[in-house]
Amino acid sequence: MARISRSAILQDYRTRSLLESTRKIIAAHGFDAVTMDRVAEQAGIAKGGIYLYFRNKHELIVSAIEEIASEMLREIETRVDPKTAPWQRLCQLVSGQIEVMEQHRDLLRTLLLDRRLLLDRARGGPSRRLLKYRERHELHIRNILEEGIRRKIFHPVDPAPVAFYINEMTISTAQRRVLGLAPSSQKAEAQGLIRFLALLLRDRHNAGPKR
Amino acid sequence: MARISRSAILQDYRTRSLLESTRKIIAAHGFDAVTMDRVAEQAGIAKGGIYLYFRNKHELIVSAIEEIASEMLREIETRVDPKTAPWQRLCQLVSGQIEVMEQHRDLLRTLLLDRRLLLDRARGGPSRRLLKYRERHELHIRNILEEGIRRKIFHPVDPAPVAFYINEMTISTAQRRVLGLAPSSQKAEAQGLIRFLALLLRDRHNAGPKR
Amino acid sequence: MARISRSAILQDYRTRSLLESTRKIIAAHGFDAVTMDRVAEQAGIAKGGIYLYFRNKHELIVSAIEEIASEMLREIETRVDPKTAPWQRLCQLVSGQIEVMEQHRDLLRTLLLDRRLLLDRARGGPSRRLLKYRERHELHIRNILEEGIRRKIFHPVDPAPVAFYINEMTISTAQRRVLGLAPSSQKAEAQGLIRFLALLLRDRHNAGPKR
Amino acid sequence: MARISRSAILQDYRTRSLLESTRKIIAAHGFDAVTMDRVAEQAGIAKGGIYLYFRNKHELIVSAIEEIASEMLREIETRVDPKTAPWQRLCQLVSGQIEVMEQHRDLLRTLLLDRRLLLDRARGGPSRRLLKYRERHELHIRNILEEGIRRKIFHPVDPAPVAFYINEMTISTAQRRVLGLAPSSQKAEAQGLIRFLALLLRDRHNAGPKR
DNA sequence: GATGAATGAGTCTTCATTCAT
DNA sequence: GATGAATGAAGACTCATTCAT
Repeated sequence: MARISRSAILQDYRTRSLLESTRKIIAAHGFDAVTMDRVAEQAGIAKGGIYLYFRNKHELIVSAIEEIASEMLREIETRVDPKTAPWQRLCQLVSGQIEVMEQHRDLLRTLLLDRRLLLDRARGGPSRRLLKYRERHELHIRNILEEGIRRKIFHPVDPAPVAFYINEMTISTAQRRVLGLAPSSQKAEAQGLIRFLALLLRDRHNAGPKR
Repeated sequence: MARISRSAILQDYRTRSLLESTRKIIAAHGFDAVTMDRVAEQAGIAKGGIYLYFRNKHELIVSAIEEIASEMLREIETRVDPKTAPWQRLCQLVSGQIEVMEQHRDLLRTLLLDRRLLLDRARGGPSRRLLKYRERHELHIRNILEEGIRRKIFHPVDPAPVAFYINEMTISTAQRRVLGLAPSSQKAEAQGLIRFLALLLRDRHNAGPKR
Repeated sequence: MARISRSAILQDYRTRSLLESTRKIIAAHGFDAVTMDRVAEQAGIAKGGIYLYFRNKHELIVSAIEEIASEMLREIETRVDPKTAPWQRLCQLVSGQIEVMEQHRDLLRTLLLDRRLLLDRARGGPSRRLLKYRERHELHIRNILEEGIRRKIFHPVDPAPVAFYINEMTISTAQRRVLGLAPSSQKAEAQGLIRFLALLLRDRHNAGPKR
Repeated sequence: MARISRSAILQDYRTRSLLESTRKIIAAHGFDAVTMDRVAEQAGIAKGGIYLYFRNKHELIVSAIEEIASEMLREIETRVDPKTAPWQRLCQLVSGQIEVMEQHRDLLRTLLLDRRLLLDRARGGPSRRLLKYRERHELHIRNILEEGIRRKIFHPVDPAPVAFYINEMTISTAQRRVLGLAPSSQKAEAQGLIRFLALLLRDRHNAGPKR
């Protein structure tokens, strides 16, 4: 059993190493720079060896992105304290998302500029996997909205589209930063977005930042 | 003069034909499917002939995109009646944008999923050309906002970031449609977005669709 | 007749212009940089027009080289005073050749590094035309040698091979200069070569430069 | 070890095969006939395979030439018996050089007519590698000259330029042969050159061939 | 005569995937 | 299981020559 376990650990290590290398290349030079040669070299594995862990290049890339998406979502959710009120949670979520995206700015730059994986023409549908993360995040926002509305803390907006818009605006904000087109600091941008949401969801008179 | 004119017309025809072919390929199969061979074939021209009209593949693609971007902007602006009030104009702009983007859905699918041209690492900067269109459109929104605020029709929001958000939400809405992920009809989506904007900019009590 | 003459002048002008442009390109960038497009542009003639004056690219290049070869030979011969003694004439010839080659250093660099025209595989033999110039020059040297030998001014060497060697050494000297590999000044190099020839042809005791 | 050794042998075989194929093409049709396709076909390898052994076409060609240059130099030096007197050694060197160049006549034809590799405009300087061989050979001649002069066997000439001239004359002799322009047999040509050198370096009275 | 648009064969190079060892 | 050499299809770009105008 020890032997099995050892080989399992090795498997795991190799897999992680490949995914990590793939992400590094994507972050540094974009998807098209991901060649099996480069990944293998970065990961210290023989080129042919990649195929022992991933069916093909596409699987490798999708897995690499999926893993980081999952991790980023986890990081964001960590920043939300479920014991606080809906508005606070929303603020934590939005600024957390901006922060986390900023932390992975190099990778995000590619991911936001090159969303081809979301469509995945031709292929059966492994791309839908990536959409799940977006949906889960949107649902999180929506739950907060619904609670806020139920508890009369938020104005009674339609939660589904508003959740969608909030997410999109947050992503757009991060994208602008990551492209170097943002007019102000990360903190200021997050504050601006939150102020915008306050206008929308809360009383106009106490619309200022309440975080 | 007839001769000059005839050859000029031919030149023009070839150029249009190449740009059109390029766009068709982009729309159908994405940027990476644009090969000089394919474009030439589509345009009914010899491969080498493309280089009589465009310096290289990159120029061809940027020109093709630039032309359609310019045209779409023009189409959108046509739908805005400058003699109407700011809120009406904003509504016309937003739903016009969604409509026009919908009309070019195939091309837009690629354009929204593959924004690499916006960054264009390495190259001197011809990519910045494409950002101009976005900026011009955002400015249009901003002008409407400013007039509305000045005339006390809109709540006093900060026009620059709000213009940015409005544009981004509109684009996100169109993108969701174009990917086939939209939950409702184009008209309903536009209405939803407009209602959202009404919440933000206008009195809560008459926030309904006013178009 | 005026009209015929005028067109003849134009013909001549165009031809010269084309040959000159061709040489400029060869001098600056080598034979492979000679494209019909570039030549036409340099000469201010339409590309197709070249074919009115030269059968094809090869003819153009050979003619351009032939003309300059002829001119250089003429220039060299100008520097030789037929009224002087054989040794003086030989000195004038050798240093004249080095000087003239130096004057056309850019063109010579290509010509000496890229002698493919001399072989002209495949083609019937238009290349032999270029060899004529070399032969004529060698004959000039040989005539001087023969006179010097007849008049007991030179040691009795076999004039044919020695003429060949003298020419080759002179060319080698010029080539080394043109490649930037020469250890000393043009004048010093010429003197060195002449001293070498003096050793060979004249009494060892008065072997110094006598020019 | 068997495995390592076997693959190493294969590697070596492939490399040699590629270099040999390259040389064959150069010899038969000149540098410009060297296309990766042709080399691959000649070597019985897939086109892409070449890039496993050489970074690019230029490297392939330079390596092919370098190898043969090195080998020719070795062959020439083999023919020189270091235990003999300077004059004998010089004779062996010169006629050995002519012989060896004659043996590789087809390749030499291209190499002598197309010396572009020696300049290699644009590139960083890998071309200088090829000049080393020429320098080494010249130095060999020079050493013989110096010894002969020191031992009063040769007239006291300046060894550096004379070594240069001797080498150039030998090359010119070989070139003339290889182009089919030589007036007599290889042996006679070598004898002629040696006689010429005797005139220069030795007493005029016993200037005949002494080999 | 003159033009220059059009052709299309030819070239180097990259890279996902396979498979013998 | 692991390796990495080998494959071969694909793609951007060049340029001599032709020919309709």
